[in-house]
Amino acid sequence: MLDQKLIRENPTSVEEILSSRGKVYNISHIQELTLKKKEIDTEISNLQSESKKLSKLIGQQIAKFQKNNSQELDNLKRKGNEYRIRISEFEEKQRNLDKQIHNEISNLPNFPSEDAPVGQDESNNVQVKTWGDPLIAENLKSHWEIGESLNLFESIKSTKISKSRLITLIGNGAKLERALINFMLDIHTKNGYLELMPPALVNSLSLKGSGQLPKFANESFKCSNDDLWLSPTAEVPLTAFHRNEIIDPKHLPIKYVAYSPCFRREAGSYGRDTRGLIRLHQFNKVELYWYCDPTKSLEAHKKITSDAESILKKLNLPYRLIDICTGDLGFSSSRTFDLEVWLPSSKCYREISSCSNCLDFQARRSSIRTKIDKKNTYLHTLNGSGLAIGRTMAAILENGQQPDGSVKIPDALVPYFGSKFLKTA
RNA sequence: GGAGAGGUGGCUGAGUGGUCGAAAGCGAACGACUCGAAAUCGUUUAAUAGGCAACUAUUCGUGGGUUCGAAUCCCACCCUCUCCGCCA
Repeated sequence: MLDQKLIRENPTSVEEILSSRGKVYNISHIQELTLKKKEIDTEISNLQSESKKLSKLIGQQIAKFQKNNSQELDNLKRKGNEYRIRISEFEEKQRNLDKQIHNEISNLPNFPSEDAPVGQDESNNVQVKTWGDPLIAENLKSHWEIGESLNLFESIKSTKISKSRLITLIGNGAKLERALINFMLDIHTKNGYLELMPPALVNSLSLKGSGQLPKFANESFKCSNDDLWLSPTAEVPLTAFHRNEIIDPKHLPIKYVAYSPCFRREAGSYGRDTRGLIRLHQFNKVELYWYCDPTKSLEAHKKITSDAESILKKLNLPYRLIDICTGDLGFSSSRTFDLEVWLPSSKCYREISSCSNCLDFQARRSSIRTKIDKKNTYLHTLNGSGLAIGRTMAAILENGQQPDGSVKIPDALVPYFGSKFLKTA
């Protein structure tokens, strides 16, 4: 959420900054509403002040004369009643305005960082660096072909259980998933992250707090009988964990790592990535999350990204780092570095982690603050996948495939998986 | 799911219509005493909002309502605890 005061006082610069996302934003309407609301706020405060004085007077009179029915008292009470009516009229206006303002502001995305490359869409994203040598060869199998021949996962039967885009991991496939989760959690906790295992069901306040609602209701699965949704990413519960808190600056930065299943409707992606592990309604992810001092989030962003990168390096998976351009930034993010892993079968890099600095956007939505010079200040939040498990498995299968049909397990993962090669059972 | 109890300031805990933003205790800060510390004594100590110099308003789980006036009364909801039932 953007700062109301900024919108009220400097709407043109707000519009200008937002427009770098490649869309036109008209703030003037919200500005009008906030100005009107401010007038009403002071009006109400004045009326309340007078009405309070009057009530006090009435109380004193009653105490003094030990009676509460006299002509004079009746007059005072009648006057108080008038105050009450007027105040409640203003309060109704205030409520309506508040609701409108809130609705409109919650639909505005975060300010893109000045450092983010300017551009319309993903074609303007900037490749910052690559790591490792991409495997290029003929006759490479896709990970779903490998998965089938080694019997690692299954999607046809899974439609019986639920529907398409949901898979069942089998045998070594399930074991590899488990190994990856443990591997990543171990590395991150050794690096100073505190592990959380949050609920996968989250309420709508939590989704609003991190920016998934109100705009993206269509992207998540909703439970019909309760105000609960299947969390699309651990970023949601991790943001909500400290909602409405003022965090002592000496505790910052707070660094969490959380494994969680993630659920996404993938509306509008029919026909894309229909096979394999790339795009599923349910997938596992290890997520990194920072609450940090607002003056330090730039460094934190680099750190969280390199923490995510460290997993790819340890697994020896070639990847590249992409600086997301202003037009391609997610709703809550001001700057995002994507890590894309090399998938040899499709001869391209695919997103496996997204590391974002949300500045105070989520903190304001969720009211999470810290003290700076004794003043309450919204802190900054950052999130990054460290990593998406299913896509990591896909990358391991494709990059580790051997001529004899087996798959080499990255050395660092062997202690977790239990053997050096993945073969037919 | 049934029956009951309860949600008050950093914490414990009073307060059931009127100078209550809230007693008391603990904790914390400062001062005195002390070579220093402990103990003791004294003073101070909620948050938020407003172009915020000590002014005004709001806040006693949340949202409504009654009243001139609500922590206190009424309604709805949320949460916690105990017992029973059910279940991993």
